[in-house]
Amino acid sequence: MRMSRMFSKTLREAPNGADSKGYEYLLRAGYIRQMGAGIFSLLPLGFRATQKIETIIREEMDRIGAEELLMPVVNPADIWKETGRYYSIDKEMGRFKDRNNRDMVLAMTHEEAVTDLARNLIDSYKRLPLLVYHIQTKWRDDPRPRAGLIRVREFTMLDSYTFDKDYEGLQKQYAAHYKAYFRIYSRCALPCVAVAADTGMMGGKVSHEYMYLSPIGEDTIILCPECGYTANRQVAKMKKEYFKEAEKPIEKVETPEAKTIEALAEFLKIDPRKTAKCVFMVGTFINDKNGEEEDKLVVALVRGDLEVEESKLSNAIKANALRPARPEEIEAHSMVPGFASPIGATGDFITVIDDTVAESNNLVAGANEAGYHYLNTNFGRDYTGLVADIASARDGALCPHCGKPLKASKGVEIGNIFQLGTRYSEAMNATYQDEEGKQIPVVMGSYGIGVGRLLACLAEEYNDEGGLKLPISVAPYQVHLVSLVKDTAIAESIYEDLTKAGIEVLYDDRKETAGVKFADADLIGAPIRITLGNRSLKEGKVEVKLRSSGEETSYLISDLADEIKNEIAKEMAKIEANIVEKELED
RNA sequence: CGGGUAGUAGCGCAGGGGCUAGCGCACUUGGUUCGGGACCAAGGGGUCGGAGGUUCAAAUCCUCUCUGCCCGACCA
Repeated sequence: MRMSRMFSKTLREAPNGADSKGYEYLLRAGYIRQMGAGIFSLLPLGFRATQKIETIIREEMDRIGAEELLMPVVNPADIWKETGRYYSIDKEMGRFKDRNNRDMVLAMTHEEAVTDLARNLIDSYKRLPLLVYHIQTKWRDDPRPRAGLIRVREFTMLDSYTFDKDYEGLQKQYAAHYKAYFRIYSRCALPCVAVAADTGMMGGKVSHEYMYLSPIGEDTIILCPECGYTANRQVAKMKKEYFKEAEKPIEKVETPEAKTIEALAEFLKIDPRKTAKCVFMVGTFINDKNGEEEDKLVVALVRGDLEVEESKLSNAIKANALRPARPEEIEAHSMVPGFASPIGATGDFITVIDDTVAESNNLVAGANEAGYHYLNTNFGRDYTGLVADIASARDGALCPHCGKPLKASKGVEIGNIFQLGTRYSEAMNATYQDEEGKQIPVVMGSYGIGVGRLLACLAEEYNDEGGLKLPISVAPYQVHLVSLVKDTAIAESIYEDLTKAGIEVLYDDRKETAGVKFADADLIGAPIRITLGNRSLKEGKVEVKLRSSGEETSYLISDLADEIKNEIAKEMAKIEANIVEKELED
């Protein structure tokens, strides 16, 4: 490609709002342009990069025996009503009516669409297992798009779906994806970890997320440096200690102004771990069948030194949404914020108790009277409720497997795999006939990778003061040819030779000064830069510089195509030498 | 949806009731330069986000509204 003809322009200054380096350079180098909040165009450079990522994805999906298809972005709402997600998903789903006033949705994922196909196509156990995928546009009306391509509303996603006759089959396909995803990311040279994850709106049981660890990430990952345990904080477990002792009689004490656990522990001169912290939320429960909503107060109890993990709480009570409760909602149940506990509360509400509280004795809890707490409260005797793990694992908490301290790290979710089971096949009646002639729901899995987000993470990982330096497997062009001599004939013939040899060349044929051309080459970041200048031309040579290492050599123009092919092969070999082959452990 | 912040040329910004709305970069033309974002000269480009109002006079003050960004809620 000639730069003089390229539908793109580099920017000297970062547009306002480009807060991370990766985003700034994608904009400045002319890979992407923003159109609205969370809506971006991929300019030719960005498009070429994502096409390369998609090619890698296709090759790896093919390796595990997948077939590519293409499902529509626009779905009739009917199938989403069948699974209930038409009701349980709120404003995040794009909805409209067609000319005949029928409800339509913009698919944010394709479980419904693919299950609709499956129930028609799958009849017998003999047709299973199956594995299909597509790479397609999604619209998710995220409440807060941010950080460029990291969190957008319209994006391209690889999503694949598996169909099996049983969980054993699903396990195999899941394990194949687990491994294939590591190959995909490592072929893009993006470092990542797989973590145990929440299933969220997808439903299902087992799920892993692939995380690019970076401070720009929004998820918090809990890792054990000792034994390798990794999980999203939303589901991360930790080793908990209980304080078991003989139950003592409950006793009301005056605790003026002790509205927080810290103040309370200070006032009573006790360890915060001897207290029960009461957190109030309001859960929204949506009826899958008709979309009716119901709000209920949720009282969550954790030991004083711990925090409530909202995802765990939400999962424990199967709420569709959870928000902090307002004081009047708490008071309506005869509880006093700051001095609250379920003891003596009135009305209909849900109590969820972390096992640290349920399994410990004689904890201090609120007396529901301003200025008073109870000593020696005990679960079972003084109050009851649902016992679940709802406490948040944090940096320094103990590993559930080996007991060593855990580390917390920020991460960007670049992929997610789910064992759905029969959540969708049952709802949509996608069954197969088994050997005995019985109709059995198909066991499903679903798997996804955000292509644009992957590019954004790569831009974040691979940059320096000069701009981007994407790995050769995903860089839009392999070679950037910079000509500094007036006579264009030699550069033109080099460009032609390299292109004919199958090399992807971005040729700077503009009438610009050397500084401008070098700066743009650095910004765009092709892995190999060829400089045609008077210095080495005297000897019939050009200079070759690697963007990643800065390493420089020179080659005779007569040998150039072969030498460059060799350089490309070397760069590719570096990536291939580091392909991650990681098996799923259970 | 709450809190904050900002919309003035393609990008970055200044101007905050008064004559033709500026600056840097980018762009056009001519010339000189020519291996790390050159120089000189001459140019082109704006309904000051939108609507309504106040005023002799509005980019500037007021009201409403739209949009972007940041924090939170939220999120595969």
